[in-house]
Amino acid sequence: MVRHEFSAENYSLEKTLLSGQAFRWKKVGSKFVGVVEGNVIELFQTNCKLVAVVKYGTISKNEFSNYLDLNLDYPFVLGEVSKDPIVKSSVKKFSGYRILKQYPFETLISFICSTNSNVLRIRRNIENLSKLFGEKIYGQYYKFPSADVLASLKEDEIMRAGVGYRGKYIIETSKILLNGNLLNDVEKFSDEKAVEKLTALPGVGRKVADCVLLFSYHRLNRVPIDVWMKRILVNLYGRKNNAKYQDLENFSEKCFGKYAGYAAHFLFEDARKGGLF
DNA sequence: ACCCAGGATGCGA
DNA sequence: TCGCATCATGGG
Repeated sequence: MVRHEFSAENYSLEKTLLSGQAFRWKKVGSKFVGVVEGNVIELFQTNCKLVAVVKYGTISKNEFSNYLDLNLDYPFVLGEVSKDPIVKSSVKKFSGYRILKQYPFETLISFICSTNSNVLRIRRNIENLSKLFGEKIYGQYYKFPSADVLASLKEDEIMRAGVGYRGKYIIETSKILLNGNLLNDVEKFSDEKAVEKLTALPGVGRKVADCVLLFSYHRLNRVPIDVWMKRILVNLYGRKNNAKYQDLENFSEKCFGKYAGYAAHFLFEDARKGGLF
């Protein structure tokens, strides 16, 4: 069993892994266990060290460091987003939260599942999809199914995962992704073009597209506008209640800057925990 | 029985 | 293009 060690300051595994950007990490005692692209990984920290024990798979130190985004100059990011006074106070409460660089396909399907749902249920959906249609790799852990497999399912089959009406979107989106290389191509698209291409997929609107860009493609400037973010922008930043998604997104990027995605998440956490209003 | 959950889609005006 | 009903499902 390979063991990777990293030095990392101000990295909260709890805030990062259980925050609703990733859905396959579980807290087991003081450790976290998750499936990352077919690897089963146990993760914990001691002092300023992060320790990853690869229980199954061949993920390299570099690859996993990339997943955790350990090369980011986090203090600098916090400084940048803290230029906004409201964000600054949220940062104080939720410092340690990081945005991961997750694998696009699983992230995309996860956020298709997220619509009109909740984090607990999304976790169950992803777990069920893996157990029902993914490969068993280690103990009770299953790989997330490939687009190939999901595309081959019938609607009543995929519904057994409890994904509800989103099942048909998952199947259709998987089918489309089998033709061409969209998820690779997104890497080199501009934000606008990426949003255009992603929202062309069934079950993917602007919010889901922005989540995928932020949590998978590391476009840290993107701000997914959900009900909470809209509430924040209307109540604390003077936006109109009937403002359009595009306007709110543009405003957020302008207001919060290059790392608006981070800024938004700190506000989001604060608002959800009842700290903002 | 009713409402909401990190929305998206399809409809009619 | 704008406002709304609808979508499947589990939890409070």
